[in-house]
Amino acid sequence: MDPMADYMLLMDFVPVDDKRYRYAFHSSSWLVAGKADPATPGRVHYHPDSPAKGAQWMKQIVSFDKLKLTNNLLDDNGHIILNSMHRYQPRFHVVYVDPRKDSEKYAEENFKTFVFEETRFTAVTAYQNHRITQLKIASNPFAKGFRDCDPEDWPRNHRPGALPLMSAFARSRNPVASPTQPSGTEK
Amino acid sequence: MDPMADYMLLMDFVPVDDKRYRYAFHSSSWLVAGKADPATPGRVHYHPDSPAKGAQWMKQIVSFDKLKLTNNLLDDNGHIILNSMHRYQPRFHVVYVDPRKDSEKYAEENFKTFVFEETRFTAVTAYQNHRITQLKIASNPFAKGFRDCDPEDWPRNHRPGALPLMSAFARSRNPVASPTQPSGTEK
DNA sequence: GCATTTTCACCTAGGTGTCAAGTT
DNA sequence: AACTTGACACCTAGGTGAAAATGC
Repeated sequence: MDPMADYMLLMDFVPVDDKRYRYAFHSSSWLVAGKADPATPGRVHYHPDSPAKGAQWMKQIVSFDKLKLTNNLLDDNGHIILNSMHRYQPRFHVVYVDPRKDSEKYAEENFKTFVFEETRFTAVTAYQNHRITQLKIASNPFAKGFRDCDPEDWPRNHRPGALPLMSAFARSRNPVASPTQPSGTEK
Repeated sequence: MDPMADYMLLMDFVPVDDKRYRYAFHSSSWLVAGKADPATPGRVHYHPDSPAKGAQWMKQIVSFDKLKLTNNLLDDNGHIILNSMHRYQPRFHVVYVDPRKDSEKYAEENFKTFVFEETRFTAVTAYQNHRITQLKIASNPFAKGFRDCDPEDWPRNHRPGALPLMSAFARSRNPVASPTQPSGTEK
């Protein structure tokens, strides 16, 4: 980034495919369950600090912890609307705020999109995999009430706050992000 | 404001005089109690939305509810440091962000200061006037635990949230703003 | 039968005045 | 004697998963 230039940072979510899924408990895996439900164009979440200078963005870690998901098609809070039981790819966009008069003309060249495929997930209104539930209980401070053992007893790197991705997708009251591949090791 | 120009909004607090005060309970008034304690230059509080376009500032009410006061001279949180039992005048400044290269040269003409004398107050670490305490208990939602009657029973215009000034000066752990003239009708 | 919503106890985080204890 | 601090109970506000209720 140019420290002196203005940038907007934003995220959006695009469908990974045109399918609807269901979770097979016996095999602990997601199965295709038909064609995707119709969806509206999809909202965009601007990082609340936008626009800001490059220097400001680079000064510290950028967190999208104000981003919230919902399955409510009539949502009035500007949350990102997703379809439950569908797969999504989060995208991260950096937009250069062009100071030139006819900046609209250069819109195509003034942004860059970053996609991290490992962040793909299936939207849910309730966790389908019990190990995810346990992971959240062990790692999310707000779920301490459900812990029955010390979180320090968890395997390495599972300290509270060590899950920026899941935390960033904290539900706005459904749906919530659920890792796409639980890797099928659970009952 | 020019809707397209950038502005910084900030507040600071200047001593009203060079005196130290004490509260006389019997007369319910502030009395001079000597010369002011020495003080460091004094901090400035930038509105966290700064800088922003004139259009943005004018779009809605601007609230300085993140501004906090402290009497801790070693404060490390960027709070405004005040001396307890001293009188202060809050000031509001609007600074035009000059896009010209040698903007420093025009610093003197690029800001405007607003002073509302009715906002003068005496800094305290605890309320000196019992009626102020009762007013806070009746009007501040966080003090509901101390209410012993319905806040609706209070005289007109004393609904919760109807006290933007006092709320804006919510303590960061002392001191707190105390109206300078309780008008001497108590006790 | 499965998915979703609602309600709930239990948390985090932090803003209140009170009161006892400390400081000057 | 006057002022300040710290522990405290009591709030607001809102994020958790569990379980019950509801929907489809």
